[in-house]
Amino acid sequence: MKKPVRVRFAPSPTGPLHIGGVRTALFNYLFAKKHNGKFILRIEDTDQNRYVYGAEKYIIDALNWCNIPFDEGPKKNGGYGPYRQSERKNIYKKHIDVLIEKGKAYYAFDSAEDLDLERKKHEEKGKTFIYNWHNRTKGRLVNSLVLSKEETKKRIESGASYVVRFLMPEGQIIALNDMVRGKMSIDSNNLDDKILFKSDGMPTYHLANIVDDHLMEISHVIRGEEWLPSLALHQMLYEAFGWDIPQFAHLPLILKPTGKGKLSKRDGDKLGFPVFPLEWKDENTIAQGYKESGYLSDAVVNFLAFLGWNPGTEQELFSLEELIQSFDINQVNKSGARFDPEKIKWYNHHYIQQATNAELTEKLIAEKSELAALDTGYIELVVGLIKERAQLVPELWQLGEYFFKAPNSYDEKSLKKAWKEDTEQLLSELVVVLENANDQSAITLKASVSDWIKNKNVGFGKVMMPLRVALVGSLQGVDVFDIVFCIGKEESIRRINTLIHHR
RNA sequence: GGCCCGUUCGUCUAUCGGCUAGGACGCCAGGUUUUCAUCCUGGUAAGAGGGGUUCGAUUCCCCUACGGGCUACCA
Repeated sequence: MKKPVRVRFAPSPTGPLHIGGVRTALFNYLFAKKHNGKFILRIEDTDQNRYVYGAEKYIIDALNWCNIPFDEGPKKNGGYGPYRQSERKNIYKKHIDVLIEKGKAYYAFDSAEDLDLERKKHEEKGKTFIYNWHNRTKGRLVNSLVLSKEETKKRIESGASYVVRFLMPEGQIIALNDMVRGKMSIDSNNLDDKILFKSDGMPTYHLANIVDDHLMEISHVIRGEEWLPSLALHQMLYEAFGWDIPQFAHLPLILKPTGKGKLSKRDGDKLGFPVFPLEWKDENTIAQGYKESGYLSDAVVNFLAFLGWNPGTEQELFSLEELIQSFDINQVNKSGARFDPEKIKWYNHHYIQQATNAELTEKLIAEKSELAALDTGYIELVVGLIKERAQLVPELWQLGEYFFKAPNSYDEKSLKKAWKEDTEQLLSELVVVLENANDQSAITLKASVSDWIKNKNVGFGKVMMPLRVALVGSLQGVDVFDIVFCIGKEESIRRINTLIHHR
């Protein structure tokens, strides 16, 4: 009987959730849903210094926007709570005591300054300071391994500052397994006696993580590759406690579009694309969000799913439901993936075409408050005409401005191309034609004008190009007769006359 | 520096020893739209280098190079 699938996404509330974090959450979600399991959100707030107010709410909002809600988490108890590590302090204390009792961990009294100094000295000699078997009992370091039981007890009772370190075994080859990378092995001699319990009474990530994953019965740990170096330690911890080890999968990192290193917050500012799902504001920064920039969550999710994974077929467009069906952790790539802002735009263009005019109009109005005063039905009509040329939601407005107001200037190049000697005469006649035209639809309008042009025996362009410039201000935009139909004959004629007078 | 992971078109990737190396984004060209964009068609472009193993290596092994991560009383 296989254990039920339970996975967790465990971010630290140190700021807005990065797009890479969203990808990790997404893969956890897909894996959980694929296997009828539970997706758990755990807030890892063991570092009080880095705690940022509002970050937890942001994380939850971001997950909800992406349509990947968690099954258990803060305010959503599934019987494994609390889901904030700061509320589980007593649990960690109990477990660290067990480890000390078992002789798997020990007290250390070295100050942070002493250790820094030690590190510096080693560095000067071109060596690396590692707190482990080769120096923990060699005299320079002060811990319960070298101190007598009584002395240790006395120090602790007198209120001396201490941490608890893991007693990393010496000379062991640790065999590791990862669902995406396969088998690996690590020599324990290279590992250090990691601090598990800090002097402020809080556990470090390593302890809290293992204890919680065990207690919450996490079956699969799916996390970023930055945790791969900690895998050996974590496995040793499970063994020290005598617990079953979950399955691990380390996801490849998301890299900068160009240059070196992993994608960071700054890249977005520099290259002009968001690196956060939602906008984030605090006293000194404002970070762009995908939502506010006009991306649809389906597009973001589809794009993110393909960063480090693919189904092995040639299909690239996937709904969330299809992603769940097709997702396979064994198909996850090993190497880091560069973030491509162009491709996510392409996805967005696709999903804009899929969305209904009403949905798009709603999003547009949400971002552009001045549109709320206008007739929604008219905006929907315009959105329907304009959407095939929009990559981002706000472009629905920018590319269709001429549906709402007359051009206030004319593009010189367009004017030069469109305006010929007989243009003024033709436009004057066109005004008359339009006055009498059948404006039941764009098609009837077109028929009326086409007939006149044919009878006149002039080129279509001679009329259509200046007409377009009059309506739009440049040689751009949707079908001319769609524009005439939408803004109406009267407004069209007004714009034509404005252009004639402008000349 | 040490430890670990990785390496196919510019980018995301397919290939699980038989390859004329496939798709997508981007780019270029043509067509449609008497505009622009969309759309359609076509094109461009790749298995880091060197050794093995094998009848045969992009695929397996080793070395080198390069890239990435970690190396905190941060996660």
